[in-house]
Amino acid sequence: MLITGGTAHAQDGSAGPIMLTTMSTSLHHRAIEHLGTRIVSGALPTGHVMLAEQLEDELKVSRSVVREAVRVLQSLGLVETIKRVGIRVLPASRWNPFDPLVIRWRLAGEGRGAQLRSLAELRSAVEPVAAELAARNAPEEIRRELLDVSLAMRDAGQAGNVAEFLQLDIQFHSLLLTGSGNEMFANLVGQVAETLTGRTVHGLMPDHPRETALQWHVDVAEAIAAGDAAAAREASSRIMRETISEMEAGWRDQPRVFIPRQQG
Amino acid sequence: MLITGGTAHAQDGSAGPIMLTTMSTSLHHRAIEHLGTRIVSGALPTGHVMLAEQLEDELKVSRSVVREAVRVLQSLGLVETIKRVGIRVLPASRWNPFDPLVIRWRLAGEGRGAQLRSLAELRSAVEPVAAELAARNAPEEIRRELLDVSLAMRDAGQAGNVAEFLQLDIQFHSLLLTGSGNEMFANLVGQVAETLTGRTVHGLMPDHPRETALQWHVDVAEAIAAGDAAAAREASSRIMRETISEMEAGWRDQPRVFIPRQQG
DNA sequence: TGACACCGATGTGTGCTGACATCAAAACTC
DNA sequence: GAGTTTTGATGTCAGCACACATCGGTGTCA
Repeated sequence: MLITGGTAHAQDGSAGPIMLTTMSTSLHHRAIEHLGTRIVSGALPTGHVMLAEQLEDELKVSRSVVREAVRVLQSLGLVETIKRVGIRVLPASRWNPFDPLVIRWRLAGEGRGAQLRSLAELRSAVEPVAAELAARNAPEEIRRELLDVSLAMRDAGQAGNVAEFLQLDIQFHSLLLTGSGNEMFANLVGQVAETLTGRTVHGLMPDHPRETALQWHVDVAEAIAAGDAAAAREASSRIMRETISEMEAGWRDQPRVFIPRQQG
Repeated sequence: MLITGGTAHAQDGSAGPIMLTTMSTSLHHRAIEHLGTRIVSGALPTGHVMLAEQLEDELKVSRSVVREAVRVLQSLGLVETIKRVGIRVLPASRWNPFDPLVIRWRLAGEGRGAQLRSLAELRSAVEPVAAELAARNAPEEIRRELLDVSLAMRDAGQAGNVAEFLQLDIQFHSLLLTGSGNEMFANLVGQVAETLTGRTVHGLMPDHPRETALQWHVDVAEAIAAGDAAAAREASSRIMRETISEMEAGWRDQPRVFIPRQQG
């Protein structure tokens, strides 16, 4: 495809030479974002085949950028490249559901409900165990901080200060996960924060959290401070049960899939 | 920076305990593998800076290959690229601990013990919840299959048939996770299989699994078949407790880290 | 004389392009 | 229908232009 001489880096748009750059992210990231969101949203359905050249044209970027973006999407399980065929969109069962990018894209689109359910269920599984581990292993400083935050949460909750409560809630659960000393648990902090903010933003959160729920957070912190693993687990379980039942309405209509994760 | 010297492309020639591989022999994959293993193993320490040109030379590949590989490693949180500086190795707290590649590399090297502990703890958190969900939601076919497999496990266990037991064990837990209808749980199948084989290969598995443990698997399957979520959870919890206590010795000396997840 | 600010040189990632290699699907020949 | 050739896509390579962070030199001011 000879492209005639003109400026190769034609930054379309009328305005002249400047204005590019600092457009937030690199071309590479923008390409990943563009393709990722369209695949996860379903705009590019499973089995859809694209050509690298077509993507260059569509995204107005060069081969390098397209190729590097496709490589990353490939490592996320979103696409595969086949010689003589092109770049094929893979079924959702091949996506890596733990990748932050994939989670973000799903939360931004159709799959939001199902994604929130998955995260909430994962949280409900992990947090009680994290509380147990924290009670056994967490350093003194984290135990103390957990106590402080839980008490502050109670105050903010009783005062109906939603914004501060959310911030403390996130901090509490982050400390809990970090304090477990399990790096996989600790890495869920971001996703947990996402579900908590999601709950608040979507009005699933009562203005005044139930008094008992507030006390449970204090119970968790006190049990961890005291090194009582069983109590920490039990109190955390109660929080999780409450949380799930609060949010359940948001995804009741979402279908579940029972397809084994394919390949590796 | 003396590096290499020896075999640059040293593909573990020894008996690879893990079966995947298939060695796609793509230059791109080899570059990822080469750098990934060396970073995760600690051969390239945190903060170490490499130059793209140096990597081309070291791996004997062109710019494109190096750049695409670095992009992928960047998306895994293993490295960052800085203009005018080079490609810098990031601390382990930035790695994505859920990525299959990272997990595989850690299992293959120093971090094996810590990785197995993380996976086992994650499993112990997830499986009881998965059992609960399966009891509520799994399709009839999976419930039936779970029952069949659990009975076959009991037979193989009593007969001391280790190889067959392992295979059935993996199948059982895969069915359980898949049957939960939670895509994140289902995606842990591969990692669970890894821990199970690891346990067997490293002799942490008794030749004749305890009779009670075998029965617990049947209990889980029967509870799921009957739709009894609480019983399924309880029986699964028992299995997890037993499993953890069996394997615990393998990682008792591994240090825990309490660093909050970084980046975003 | 010394400390600080400015500014250009330098080096390295980022992005673009043309060319060739490779390989598998599709078309073709026998 | 089986084997062979053609075709068309990704895979790989090499060179260039550009953006920009860092470094070091130079000038100014105290």
